[in-house]
Amino acid sequence: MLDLRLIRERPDEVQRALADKGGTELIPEILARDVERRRLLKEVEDLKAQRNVASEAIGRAKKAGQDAAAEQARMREVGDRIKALDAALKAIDEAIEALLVQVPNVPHPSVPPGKSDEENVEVRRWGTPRRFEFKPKPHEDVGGALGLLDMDRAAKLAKSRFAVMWGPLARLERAIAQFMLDVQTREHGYTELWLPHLVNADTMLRTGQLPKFEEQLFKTVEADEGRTLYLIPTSEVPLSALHGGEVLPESTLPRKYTALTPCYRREAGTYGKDMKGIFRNHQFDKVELVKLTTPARGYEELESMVGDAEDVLQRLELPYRVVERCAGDVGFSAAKGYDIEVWLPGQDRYREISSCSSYADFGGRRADIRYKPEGGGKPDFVHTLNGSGLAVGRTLIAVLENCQNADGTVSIPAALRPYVGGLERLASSR
RNA sequence: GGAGAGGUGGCCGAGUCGGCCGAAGGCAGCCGCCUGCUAAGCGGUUACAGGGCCAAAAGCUCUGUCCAGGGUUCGAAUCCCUGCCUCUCCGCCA
Repeated sequence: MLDLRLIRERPDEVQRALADKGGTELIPEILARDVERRRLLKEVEDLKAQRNVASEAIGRAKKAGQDAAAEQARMREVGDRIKALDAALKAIDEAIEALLVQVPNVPHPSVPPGKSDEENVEVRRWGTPRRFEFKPKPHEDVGGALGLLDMDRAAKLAKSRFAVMWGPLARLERAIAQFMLDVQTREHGYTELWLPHLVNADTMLRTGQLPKFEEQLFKTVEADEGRTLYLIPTSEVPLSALHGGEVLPESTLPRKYTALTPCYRREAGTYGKDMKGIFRNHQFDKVELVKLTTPARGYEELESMVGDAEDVLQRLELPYRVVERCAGDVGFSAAKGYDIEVWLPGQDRYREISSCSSYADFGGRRADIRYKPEGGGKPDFVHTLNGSGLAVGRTLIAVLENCQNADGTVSIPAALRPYVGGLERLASSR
């Protein structure tokens, strides 16, 4: 959520910054409502001040044994008026809020211009895609041929876009997750958290998932008809709402959190897209990275977060490239962001495996997370950042495709072997 | 699931039969003073949000905030209702 004051004081600047992202049409209406709101606020506050003075006088009069009935009657009318104005004010506040949450974040000045992902800018490449002496297969074929990736039974158990993994493949999935957590906690200083996988509507609102992305969420019905809980689409949700409503001492920043959770997504509107295998499933594991930091360090923390994610791929020796998203593709809440795309020989192209974004103060304001500056002074909103470090399922895909052998087996990257009991290759177990 | 108790400022804790309570007192923090050092002592000070005045900052002023949302009342931290959360006891249970 943008700062209303920013829109009020520098509307032209905001409009210009949002040229590629949209939402500019909302600005004039917000401004109009804001003027109306302040007019109402002034009126009702003046009445309240009047009432406070009068009530005090009534109290004194009564104590002195005098009659104050006339004044009380007058104040009863003022009270009714206040009640009506308060209701009007509440309505207008809600209207402004509803508009404000539709306005996307303004991109950082360094973000390249552009409307769509076609105008994203490649920043660097790492590693060289391997040259195969045979035609590399897509991961669903590699895993399927080994009898380890079982999409049919998953569909029977649930529906399409779910997976069952057998034996060593299941273990490899677990190994990759453990490996990533170890890298992020031991090497990069993130604190690991274990989190709820179901969260309430308030948490979804704080993190901007609701109301905008409701159709992407699985929601549950509680037995006692209690409040609706939603399955998290990423652990970014509980992780970034964790400190909602808090004021953190600056000395404790930056906070660096990581968590391994399953992610549940409806994938509505993606029919026919990436239907094969586990590339785009309703359930997948992800190791998430979240940082809370001061505005001053916000953008250097973004760079280092990208590095933290890249490190995992380097240790696994998987080729990738880093792409900076242009203004039109940077995402609703983000001010700046990078995608890391891993090379998938089965698809013969780079595909997203991590996305790292800075929300600047946009997310902090919406979630209401502030910090208390070291030398005193007013609390200010933190910068929030998040990134995948990495998506486990997609990493598994990358291993299956990049490390496949002519005989159908898959060599397990050296870094993962300690996590699979020294196993060197995936072979058919049936 | 049953029965009770409770949610006050950074923390502890007081708030009489509703009125001068943004809230006593203590602790902690900050600024001075004092003091060979330390400790103690003395004085002052320390919440957040929003609005108005002001070119702006400073400053002044108003409104709101004692878990949240409603209600009663001229007036609510104090009374009533609902929700959320915490604690104790019993039962059940992975």
